[in-house]
Amino acid sequence: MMNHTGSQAIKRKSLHQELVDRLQPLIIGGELAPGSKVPEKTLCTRFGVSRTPLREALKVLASEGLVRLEPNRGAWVTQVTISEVEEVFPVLGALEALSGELACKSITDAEIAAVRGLHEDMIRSYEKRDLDSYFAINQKIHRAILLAARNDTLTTSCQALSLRMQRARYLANMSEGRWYAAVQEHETILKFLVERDGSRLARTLLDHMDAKRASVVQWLEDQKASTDPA
Amino acid sequence: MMNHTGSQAIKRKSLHQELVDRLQPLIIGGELAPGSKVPEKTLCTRFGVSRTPLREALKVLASEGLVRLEPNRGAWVTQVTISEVEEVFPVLGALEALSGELACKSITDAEIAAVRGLHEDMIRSYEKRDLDSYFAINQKIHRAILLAARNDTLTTSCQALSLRMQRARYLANMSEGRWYAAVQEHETILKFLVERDGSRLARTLLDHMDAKRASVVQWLEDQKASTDPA
DNA sequence: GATCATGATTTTGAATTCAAAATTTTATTA
DNA sequence: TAATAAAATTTTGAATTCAAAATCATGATC
Repeated sequence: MMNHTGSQAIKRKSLHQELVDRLQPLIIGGELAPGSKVPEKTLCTRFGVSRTPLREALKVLASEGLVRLEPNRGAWVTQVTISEVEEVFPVLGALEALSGELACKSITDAEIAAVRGLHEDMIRSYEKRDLDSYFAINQKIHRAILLAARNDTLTTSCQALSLRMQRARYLANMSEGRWYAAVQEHETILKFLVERDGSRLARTLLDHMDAKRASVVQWLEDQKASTDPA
Repeated sequence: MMNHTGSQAIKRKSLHQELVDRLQPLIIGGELAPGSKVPEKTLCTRFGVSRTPLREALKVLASEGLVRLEPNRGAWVTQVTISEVEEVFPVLGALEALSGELACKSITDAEIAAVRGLHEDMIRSYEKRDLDSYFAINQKIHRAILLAARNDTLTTSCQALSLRMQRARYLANMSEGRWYAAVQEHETILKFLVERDGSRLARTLLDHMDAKRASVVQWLEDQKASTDPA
């Protein structure tokens, strides 16, 4: 009998899983606007599926916190609120800190080299003030460290929370000062990773997350102040 | 217009959510045996629902890691494997440590008194060697600290992972020595909580989780050794 | 003109249906 | 008898259907 557990195996994804994967970027990217209603009918037409698998996907997205289900009123794209940000970042910080800790124990030289490469790319994006590219590479770096931790549970938990925050980070225009500081923090992250200094890397990632939290909260508050009284 | 966000609000749960809540204990309690197939038809009859909401519930349970969906082959109750335990406990440890840290900042005297009450009940269960009751109260203590942390995201993440491990903990018969040690650890946990010493409480919870991990792994290895060659 | 009631329409939740895939049973052959 | 092939049955995935709930539109009332 053939072994289908290897990476070669063709994975027929079920329709609902496919939909989860397709809807996530729509929500993250803001095409499905925060606070808006999930247009069930439109999405069914768009993806050429019936309501059954779409609704299954929405249940999963709800358990991930990307949508909220209101009984008899449908699904709504969740808002990124200040209180949510204040909640999620500390958790994300603890998890990223752990990922740094574990990564230092098992990361290979090749993987460190890859992170260094990404880091250099990110610096170039920073110098060009290309925020989109900067964010994308930033994500890749965090993910690379996460994968080096060799803990699927950690990866899944982190990714789920990270997704929820990515919307905010995409929207949030970093201040010049914060952006510079973030780049400096990443220099430190790379340094400790190269030295395989788990506890210092953990500490740095924790602080990094807390700074991100503060920055996103600041942005949301400014946002609120400028739209609220208008 | 009436405000329905208060605790008085009658929450009509949707059928699929009701099913998630009903199926979880069946899986945790082992009524749906690890590794066995989820009997879709039987459960539909038992709960008097059609396959649609049941299948929606299974998708959610799959995203929580309690069941695994095999395309065209149905849903299977996941096994608690050694490698999974080795993965989940460190993550749970980091999260519980954070919960301890945060709880110390905002826990009230009344809440501390409640934890003390639970702690004393747990000691009595220990003295009677009533494992079921001990586990139940143990869970309540960890949950009380979690709730005192005032972070819903943390609560949700912790609960999800904790659920996956509860099966193992229910099955795992603690050794007398480990049980005594666990009780001692809980004395320390209570002490630091009373003192509101966040960082020491965090450290203790982390160690506590690591000891639990080791104990559960030990039990699973013994289990494997005794059934494997048979 | 604003508020409320009434009926039409749409949307939602969940049961049912149906085709495709997997499994089991029966039949066939070496 | 054991191994294989073919047919029957069951199970699964997803579309469709249908009743209940919510929303919208219309008209009546003050």
